[in-house]
Amino acid sequence: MRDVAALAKVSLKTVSRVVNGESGVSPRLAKRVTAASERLAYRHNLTASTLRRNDGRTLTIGVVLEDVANPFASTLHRAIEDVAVERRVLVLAGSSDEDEERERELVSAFASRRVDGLIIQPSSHDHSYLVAERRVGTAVVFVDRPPRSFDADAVVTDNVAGIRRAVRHLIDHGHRRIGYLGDMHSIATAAERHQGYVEELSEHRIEVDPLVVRLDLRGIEKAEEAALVLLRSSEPPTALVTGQNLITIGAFRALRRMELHQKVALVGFDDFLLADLLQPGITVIAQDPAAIGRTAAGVLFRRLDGDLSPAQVHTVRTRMITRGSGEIRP
Amino acid sequence: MRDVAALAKVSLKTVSRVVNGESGVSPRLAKRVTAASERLAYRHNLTASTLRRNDGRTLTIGVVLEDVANPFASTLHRAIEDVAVERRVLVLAGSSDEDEERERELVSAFASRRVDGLIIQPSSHDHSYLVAERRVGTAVVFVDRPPRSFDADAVVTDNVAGIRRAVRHLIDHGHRRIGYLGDMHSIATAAERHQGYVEELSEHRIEVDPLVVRLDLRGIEKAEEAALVLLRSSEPPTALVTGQNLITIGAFRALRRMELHQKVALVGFDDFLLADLLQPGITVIAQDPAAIGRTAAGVLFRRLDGDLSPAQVHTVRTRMITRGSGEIRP
DNA sequence: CCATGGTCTGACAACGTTGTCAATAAGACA
DNA sequence: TGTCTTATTGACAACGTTGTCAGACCATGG
Repeated sequence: MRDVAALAKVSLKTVSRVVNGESGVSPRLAKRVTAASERLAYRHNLTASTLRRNDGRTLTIGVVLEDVANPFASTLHRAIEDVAVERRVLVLAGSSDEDEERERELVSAFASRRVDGLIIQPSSHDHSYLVAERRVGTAVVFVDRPPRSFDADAVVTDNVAGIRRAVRHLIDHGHRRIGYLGDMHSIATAAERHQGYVEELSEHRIEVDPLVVRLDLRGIEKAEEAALVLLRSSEPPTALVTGQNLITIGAFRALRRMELHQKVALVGFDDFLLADLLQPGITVIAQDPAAIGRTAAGVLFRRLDGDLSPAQVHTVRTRMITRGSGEIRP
Repeated sequence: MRDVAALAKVSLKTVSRVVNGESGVSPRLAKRVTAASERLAYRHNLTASTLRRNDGRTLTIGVVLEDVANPFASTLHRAIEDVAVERRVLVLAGSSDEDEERERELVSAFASRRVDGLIIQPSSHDHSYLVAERRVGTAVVFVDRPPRSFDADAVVTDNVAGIRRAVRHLIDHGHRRIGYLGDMHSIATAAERHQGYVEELSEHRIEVDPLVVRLDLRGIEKAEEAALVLLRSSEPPTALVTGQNLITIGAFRALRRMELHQKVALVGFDDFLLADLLQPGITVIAQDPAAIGRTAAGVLFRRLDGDLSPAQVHTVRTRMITRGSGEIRP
């Protein structure tokens, strides 16, 4: 910037004004300055600018995801980016791998770089460590799961309603013995989904039989094994509800292995690529990660714009996509 | 930092020394400083630190991907992150959507924030605009596709060898009339893959019949239509090679629609989730985006560590995964 | 006792910007 | 013509850090 000022024969401050598009610079000088900065290939240093500015905004936000490569997370990421782009804000992203410590390390690394806001898909069970961040003006929004021991905005899927919808759909198709395969119960969303299953059955006065419920399943293999156990039991379910992506795939594999995929109904929570190309197509309760991301980014920027209203939990609806597997009758 | 110094009754510089773990501070003072910074919840400001430091490193790199939500790109992203994490480097990621201008905007936004390095999955056809970045010491590595009009490291898949392998596999299974469905020919990788198809056929003295080749296909629908045209022609191919993910899916849909999925062979380039669950499972030439990302990040950091050797194109091998669709005989 | 060398410590400037405020020039008005 | 505005412009300090260098202190050895 000093070089540009020298070349254009103006003061530093004038260059600064031109670079920031401030008014009150004569067109003649402005032209000289732009010419000079072009000639020197001058690049504005946003970090130095942020340091000096009063608002201290870095035009950068940090996003902590479970894994940036996971389809749900990366769709979220993209949606956040799309909102951020309009404000010339860039996104720092990191993967926590469901590890509390890693989550805190990422937040700390983001904080060192003075991000304006944080969007967190939480792994940890205690978010009180974030009070320090918020005190210095960093906005915080949670996605996918609500925070614990910390009051902040959150954008989550309506898990209970989604699973209830799935169960109702199966009941409407004549099923009474409906199995449930769920993820780690320690994960808030997994617990909610299981709860939805219990609630809907109860409402229809169908007893919840623990023999057809398997929880704490992690990954395709575990789910496949668990499904096989259920299907081979003396009183197998006529339909399965699965609480997560990989579990759905595992369950489907089990059905295929036992040649039951055209006989036992299956409704999965969370859509996945190619679910429509399997035989039968998999009926799912689709979440809307893009909507979650958009909403979260929207809330974040509203906070940064000074919105001081009480923190709120925003719920994003699910959508049932019928493709065949959920419409099989007993 | 000033407050910490005041509370610990030491100078600014001593606090700086403790924060940076520099040697030469008596344990007594160091303890006082850590206690003070803890009490005040002090957070080191990395941007200010970068500004002052001699090396000017921000411990941040920028990654331009086609779309952070695309599975190939997000796997790449994750692999880069994993390498960066070990150096306490954070990753800024952005989506170019194959738009040259957007790519340049992202690079410019990264440059304003003084990233130490850039990893670019290129969309544009002229990368000479990057000379300015490199002059100020920013390392640049390309992934997936090589740069144009700019000399820099690149990490790419061995497209030609991969497709040749696919074609050879089909020939080995008795096919002579092999169709090809490819992506936009303007994309370097797509052109290479098509070239691989031509080369391998020529080597086996099989004439390339333009009637069974369709290029410039974008997306599942277009691919499906194109495949239908080929399959309905008077002399349909007995096998198909597809040059990209979505095209493979489109082709499979077409085969299914015509009930030919157990009769016409299919080998796709690029693996995709669930390819194993379709019937038949889809034989693919799998790329290794994680290896590409790891390699690219490795090269980038080596450059940042001062490696001045000539720029190089690193090739990452493909792997054929046989699942059934490619082993159908005519 | 003094010179020597090593270990700690802090004062100060500087990194690349922008906020503040004062100075200058140019036009408007009586 | 002189005074008052208004529009431009620049000097300077400051943002939160770290590099440089000099000073204070202590123990050692002659």
